Amino acid sequence: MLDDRKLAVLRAIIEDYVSTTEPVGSKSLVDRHNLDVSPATIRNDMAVLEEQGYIAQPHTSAGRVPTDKGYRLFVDRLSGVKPLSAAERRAIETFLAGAYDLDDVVTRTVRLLAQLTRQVAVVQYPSLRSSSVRHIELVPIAPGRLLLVLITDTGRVEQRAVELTQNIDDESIAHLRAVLNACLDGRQLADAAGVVADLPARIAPADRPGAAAVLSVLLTILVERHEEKVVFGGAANLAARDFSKGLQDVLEALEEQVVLMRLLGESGDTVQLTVKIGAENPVAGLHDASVVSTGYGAGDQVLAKLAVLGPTRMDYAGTMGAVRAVARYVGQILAES
Amino acid sequence: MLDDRKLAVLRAIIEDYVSTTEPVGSKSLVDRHNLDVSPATIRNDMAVLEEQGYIAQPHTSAGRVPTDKGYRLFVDRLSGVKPLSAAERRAIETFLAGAYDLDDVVTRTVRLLAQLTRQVAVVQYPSLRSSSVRHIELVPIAPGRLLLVLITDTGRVEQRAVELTQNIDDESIAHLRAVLNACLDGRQLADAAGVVADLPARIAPADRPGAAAVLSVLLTILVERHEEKVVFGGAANLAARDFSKGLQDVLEALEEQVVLMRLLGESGDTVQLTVKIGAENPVAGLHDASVVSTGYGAGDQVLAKLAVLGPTRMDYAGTMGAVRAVARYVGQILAES
DNA sequence: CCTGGCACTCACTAATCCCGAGTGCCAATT
DNA sequence: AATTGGCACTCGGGATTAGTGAGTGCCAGG
Repeated sequence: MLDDRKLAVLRAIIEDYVSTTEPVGSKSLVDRHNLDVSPATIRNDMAVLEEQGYIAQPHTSAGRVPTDKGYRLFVDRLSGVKPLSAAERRAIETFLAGAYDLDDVVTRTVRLLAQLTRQVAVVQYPSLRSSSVRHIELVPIAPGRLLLVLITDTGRVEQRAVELTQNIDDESIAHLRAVLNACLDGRQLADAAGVVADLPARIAPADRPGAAAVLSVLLTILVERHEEKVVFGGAANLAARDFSKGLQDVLEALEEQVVLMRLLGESGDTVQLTVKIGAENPVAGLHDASVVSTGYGAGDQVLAKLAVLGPTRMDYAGTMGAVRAVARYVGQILAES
Repeated sequence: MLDDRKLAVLRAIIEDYVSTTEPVGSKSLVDRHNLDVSPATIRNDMAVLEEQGYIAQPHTSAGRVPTDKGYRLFVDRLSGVKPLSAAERRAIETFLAGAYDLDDVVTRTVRLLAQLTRQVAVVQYPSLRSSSVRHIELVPIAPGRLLLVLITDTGRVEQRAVELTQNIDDESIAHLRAVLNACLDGRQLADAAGVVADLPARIAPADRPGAAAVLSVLLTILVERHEEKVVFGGAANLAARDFSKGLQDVLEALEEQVVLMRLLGESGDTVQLTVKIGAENPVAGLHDASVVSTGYGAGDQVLAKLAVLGPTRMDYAGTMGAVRAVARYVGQILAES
């Protein structure tokens, strides 16, 4: 029903439209790509493609424009993933290697992706879920106030202030710290949360009230879904390409953490690339946008996701290449540190 | 040279222009504000104001528009700072009180300011400069790799990975940790940096090579100007108001840390409000924008700055009110924690 | 199944027109 | 000297019109 030539025509239409932003007609198609048939033939093919919903015309007597369905087919069957050039790969490597911090890794990744694709990049912080407790530190910072610091084996540090109703002396703090580390060190965060409940028994009765405050805060950190932190960058690229209509909608959507989470949530928990096109996106206001996302992490384990967002009319092959490459490198960096 | 009525006219022009975005003419001025004179009189006044450079006309036979100089005069002499409503103040308070983290405070402040003013908010992280060392922690996270964690008395936590060329055993680490804390605890960061140089002498010769790596990283943290971290939010508000022309320029500028720093740098090191109007801004591409900035911190001490950026045609009184109020509340929060 | 031919459509641009808000200036008034 | 009403003039912007050309659909013949 869709023979090879029709597919070729669809591909050609998409390529031209992506690069010119203008509806493409049968004539220009024929001579830009070397299809060895006449425009009239192409017109027939186009009529079929339109009937099937792969392309559409903005007005009668204008060229054709790909539909979401057209892009979908293109991504699924016609387009590969374009590998990055050696220069680009080197750039990624050196840029990411300079990071000294988890924060820094994430920030740099966003910039990198945005720059590479000239679109909007979205990156989620690596999840704490599967990391384990390396060390817990308690530091008095004011009377009746402690700072609880949790260090994980992935090098991530979580901090939280603890308000005490009554003062605890240094000795008790030391004791509490010792107990915490003895019992929780090396445990997965999820497991650790379970163990916390048993701890009061191991603490001197006199200290229990104070300890309770600390433990409850600790529990918050352990349980909290910290993977909910998401950052984005490259908004300026939106303005450059004319996202004419819904620029404001898109910007608004991007500033909502919840929306970003939902976008990334669409991507499966794998290192596979996922592409959501136009109306496939869960978020209204992003119906003119496509999102290329993937999981990343150390090795096979998916710790978080990242994505690139752009107009449906985007260079899918290139974007997918960049997303995949960056995800891999970031994974590598995370595995090392 | 500028009598009271002329000033009143200028004020009226600015008010009308800010609210309508359209050049304002003598007729509409007279009946919207109750100036008890005829349009012709106003026209004479406007001619004078124009001659002096406070207003301009986009084309012959159009109404007048304020110039940067006009806004300047308005801000300096005609406009007060509009206090927030009780509801707004309550909103600020509750919203900021929920923060549990320095990161969180900053993030929330940005959102708050952006929402309150419907413009772009820029907030700098509080400086570490004047805080002091509370605790230093060394945690092995992999062979040949340590995590160095610095906790300050303001509750801020800095972390950095340390690469070791050779392994250090746990005992040496404990020793090093003890030395670090003994010598640096309680010191201002700046002082601490000086002390670090003396530390090798206090460390067992065998451990010195490993310690050197740790110390050099520590020095970086102490010296680094961490106040250079700046975040912004509310970009969607830019698109809403028609920043017609240079939206892309503005977005690009906002995504450059350096630019943000320069913007904030213009503000003096005080809790005074600073207003930069149009071309007064140091950054090209922001010549259609105005920036209202101020320092904030615990008490009188200025730890960092924050700002709101919008079109020159902004509601200065309201924006200034919001900036001042938010800065105060944030200061309060910081002082408490 | 492909192709050339042909009539038709319609978005977009340029040219033109028209209106009215707004101006500057001047002479008369207070 | 300041204010005012009157008046001619300007000119941006919306509305209208006309022209152009890329593009289409369809058909009859190869």
